[in-house]
Amino acid sequence: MQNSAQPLDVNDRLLASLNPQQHEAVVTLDNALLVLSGAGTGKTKVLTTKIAYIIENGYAFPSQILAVTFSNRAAREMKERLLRLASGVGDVWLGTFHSICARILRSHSDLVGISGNFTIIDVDDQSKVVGQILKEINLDKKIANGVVSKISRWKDKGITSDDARVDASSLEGRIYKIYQERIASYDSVDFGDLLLYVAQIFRKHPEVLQKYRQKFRFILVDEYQDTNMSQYIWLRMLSPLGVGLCCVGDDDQAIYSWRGAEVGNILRFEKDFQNTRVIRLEKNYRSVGNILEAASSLIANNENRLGKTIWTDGEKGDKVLIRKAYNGFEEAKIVVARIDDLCRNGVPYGEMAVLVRAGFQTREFEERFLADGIPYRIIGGLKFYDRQEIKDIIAYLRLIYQPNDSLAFERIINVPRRGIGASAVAGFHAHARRNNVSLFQAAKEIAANGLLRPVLRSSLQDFVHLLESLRQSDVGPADLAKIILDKTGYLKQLTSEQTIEAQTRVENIRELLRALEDFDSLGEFIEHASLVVDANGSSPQDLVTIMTLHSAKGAEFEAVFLVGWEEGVFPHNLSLSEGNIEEERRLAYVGVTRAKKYALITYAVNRRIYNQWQTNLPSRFLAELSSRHTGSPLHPVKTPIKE
DNA sequence: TGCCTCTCAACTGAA
DNA sequence: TTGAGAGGCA
Repeated sequence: MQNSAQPLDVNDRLLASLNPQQHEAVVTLDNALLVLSGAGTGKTKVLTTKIAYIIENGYAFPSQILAVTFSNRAAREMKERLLRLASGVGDVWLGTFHSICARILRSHSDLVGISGNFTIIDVDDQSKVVGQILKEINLDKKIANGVVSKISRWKDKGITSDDARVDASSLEGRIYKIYQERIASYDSVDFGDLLLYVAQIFRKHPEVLQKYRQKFRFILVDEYQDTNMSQYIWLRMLSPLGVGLCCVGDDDQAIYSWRGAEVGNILRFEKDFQNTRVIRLEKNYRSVGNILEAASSLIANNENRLGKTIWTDGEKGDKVLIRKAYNGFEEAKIVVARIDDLCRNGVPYGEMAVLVRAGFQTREFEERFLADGIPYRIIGGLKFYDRQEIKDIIAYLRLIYQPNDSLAFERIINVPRRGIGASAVAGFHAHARRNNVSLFQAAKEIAANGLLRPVLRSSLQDFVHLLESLRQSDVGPADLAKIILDKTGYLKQLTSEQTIEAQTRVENIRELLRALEDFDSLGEFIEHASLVVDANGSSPQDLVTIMTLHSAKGAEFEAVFLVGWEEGVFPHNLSLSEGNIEEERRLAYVGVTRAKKYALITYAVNRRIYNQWQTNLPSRFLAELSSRHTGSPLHPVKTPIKE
């Protein structure tokens, strides 16, 4: 029997299908390596092959490799592909920045004064906390979202609330401080904190940092162009010299400046680390010539770029189609007609995607698809874990897991209705503040000795007893949820409603219960729910995908429908007023380059936004696509439009 | 005091 | 179209 574990054989197998640049990127291990990887040039292949190469050749154990991505989807895909390439890859630290940081923070949370079972709060909760604070100082809650994003921007830059760069006399600066103390008292952290706390631990406890530096022999970073300052600081601490560091990115696909990403990080790479290698991947394996060149002509209008020319030696293929619609309704019909067309030509639904600029645009397509019987799925939009009933149940679980989680308490204290309204909750707040205890503790104390109306008092006591008994019990997360649904009457109330909406909610809850079965501990589940927002994983079914351009990054389809290319919609008004047209253009570039063979761009002359009809000009990006590669109105869809 | 209904304003992108 | 807040009723 031949021993296939011989290094040479292994490398033959791993490296055989790589082009020279990819090959070089995989085997370069000593330098700080930047791989500038254009759309569709095989960067995931490089990353996964590199990890397999390191493992199979014994340069490091799997557990000594850290691979960071931005989205859960990217992490999942990498994991799947890795499993096919090498064994033992389960021990690789592979995940999003946030999940990796959560993992590190769990082990060292005492060093920053929070408990090991801290909860991770989302933007919603952040707004609630800031809203509370605003109310306390008699200001309008309406500005809460603005303050939250200001605080988040500070965090993205690595600026903590006591940093000198925060103007402590400004409103936002003051709120930042209070906010930070408040959520710490809830044993909660927000997304930004995950990075900040870990950086803080690394800074103040060199021995901990040293441990991780030694541990991670190789660090691979996906989508480096979208790292923010805080992530950059974190990375530099782990790999100060860049030895064993490999960052992959494409400045033309930087689309997250709004959440603090700094393209500067990728542009500065060569200066940051000595002995840097930069490898460009420019050969595209995804799209046909016309699509690629149309995309290139578009992105060439950006001035701020490193500059890359992606090319293909494949066929020229179809041109990019551009169609004008009278309104959004007709636009959806055009897309459906084209879907039918392609379907007849053997393109499966699963290989088609409608890419929208903003979430609200999905509705029109959803309705049309339902009416015309086109099977579809929506990615993004209202996420599973964002649904009211799911958040309610999770809030119960959070409160069981972490009694200090006052946000969870407030969410469910009167859900389902148990007669404990706003004024009672205000009383809890006052008591909690006075005695420096959590809301739950305050409620418990008030139930025990407060002057409450008997009805209120007994329902409050029931609530407290239920939660305390559940905290003592040792049943699994799924059973815990079942008990809650039963004892609180939550499910009963829903089923008695007899509406379609309530019916879907019940189904969602069933789905949640099913998901809960996969977890042994409550903590594990809660972390999953806060970090992995998209519960709808890769579905094997044959469905047309509807999603935003942002979530499309990294995906690819035979056919892509780029809709709503109008001034104000795309480029979006808010981006225009921010003067961020180049980022919108990169978003368009990302969109076009998702298509392997077919791309259709549509725009509507009239569009109803909320209740008003407005007339928009065609997007400027349409004129920027080279006409040699587009089949604008001359090239209509052959199929008659369905009525 | 809590709950229900009506009115009015908002609304990019995501871990 | 939806969600939050105000105001009126039980």
